Amino acid sequence: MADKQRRKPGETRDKLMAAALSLVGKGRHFASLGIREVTREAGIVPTSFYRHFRNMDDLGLQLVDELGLVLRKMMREARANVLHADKLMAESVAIFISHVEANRSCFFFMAQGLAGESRAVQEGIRSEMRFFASELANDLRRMRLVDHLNDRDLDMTCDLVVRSVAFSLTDLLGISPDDEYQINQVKTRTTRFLQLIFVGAAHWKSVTES
Amino acid sequence: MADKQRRKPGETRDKLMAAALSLVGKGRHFASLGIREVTREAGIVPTSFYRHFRNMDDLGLQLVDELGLVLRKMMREARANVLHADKLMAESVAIFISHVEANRSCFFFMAQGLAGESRAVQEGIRSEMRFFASELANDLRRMRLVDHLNDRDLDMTCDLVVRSVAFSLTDLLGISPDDEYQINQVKTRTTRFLQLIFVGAAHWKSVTES
DNA sequence: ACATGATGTGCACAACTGTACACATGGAGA
DNA sequence: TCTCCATGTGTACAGTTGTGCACATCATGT
Repeated sequence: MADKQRRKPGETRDKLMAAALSLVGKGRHFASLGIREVTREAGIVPTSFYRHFRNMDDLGLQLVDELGLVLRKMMREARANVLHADKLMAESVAIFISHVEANRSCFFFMAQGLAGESRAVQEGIRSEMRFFASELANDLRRMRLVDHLNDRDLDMTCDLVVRSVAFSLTDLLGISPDDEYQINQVKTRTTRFLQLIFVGAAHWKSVTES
Repeated sequence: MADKQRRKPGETRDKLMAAALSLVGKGRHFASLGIREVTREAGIVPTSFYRHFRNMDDLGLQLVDELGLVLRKMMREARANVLHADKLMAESVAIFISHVEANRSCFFFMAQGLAGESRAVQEGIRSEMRFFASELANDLRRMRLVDHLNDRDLDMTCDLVVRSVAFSLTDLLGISPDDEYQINQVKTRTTRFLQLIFVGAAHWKSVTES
């Protein structure tokens, strides 16, 4: 008899977020979703929406947090699995791509939110990216691969890296998740981008200060 | 007496496109616009919309063409005004920024469309960017500044350049159009990105082939 | 055991949406 | 001159939307 009852606290809340994400994953844009549509997808009555969120923007903000978790998980995996410095970039890109495929809807939401209509969501995603870039900078500093760069230049480099990868995201989301060929295409291109950037970083000072 | 009559062919069509662009410029997302909303903004009766467009996606596609014109105009101006190779990037970025400020709504639409919900619009914008990158590659070849790069690597470099600038677009659109300080911030950062990329390009072969 | 508060439901309603249809009007080609 | 056609208007309607309100149901702390 404990079947249709409330199972856990926050369960329907999660169902609502998952529903929104699912619709986004099916190609809809988050900005065009309505409360009724989301609740319908979640199998919930519309008015119940307000028990958890004040409006759609609010739900969007919570989704940004969820995205943050995914990104952190990805970062942890990258730190654990990227061992040899020579294949560092190719491996990182591979991990990124596999996480995108595993959380497609979430990254859809991220790509959309970057130019979305809610300023708050936009700033949230941007802030996640900044955090990611600064963590990357820390890792690189720790690995002592870029000792010749001062902090500001290293931050700039990492910023550019994160942006390039984020842009590849839109490539990735534009192609079918099982088109291995095209995915590999994106992978090698993104890797080359990163290599080009780090070649630039390696010679940076020599050009601007010598 | 020729006042309320039809002035020119395609006039209301332009009014509709301008109205959609204006709404987008005010922070709305294109995907969330409705036919009635756009016609209202244009001062047109809703049913008249169908005389010019089959639906909203159709209007979006026409907007991509308009965006194409703006980009080409920008390219022409850059070609005419970027004279000294040493300030090449700073000047190009400046021209880009001034065009963004002059056509804010249009670039809003572009940024949104990159992860928009119409696959066709998405592909259209992407194609404009590819065109832009290839033109850039041609110019660089003509200026003989990158003779050591083969065609494929030059294309990649230009691709990365265009992407980086496009990403800066989202920075730019996120700040007030008269916040000179922040605009300058974006400008110098973008310029440095490009410099970093070209430093990388300058040393590219030596790393991958030597 | 019982009151309480958090959560989910059903119903209602006014506002808005896309779109179909019949009609008005003016310009261009015969 | 007259006729046709592209363009714009007004009315209409069924479906959808956001959201307020009263009620049902449980989980928990006393």
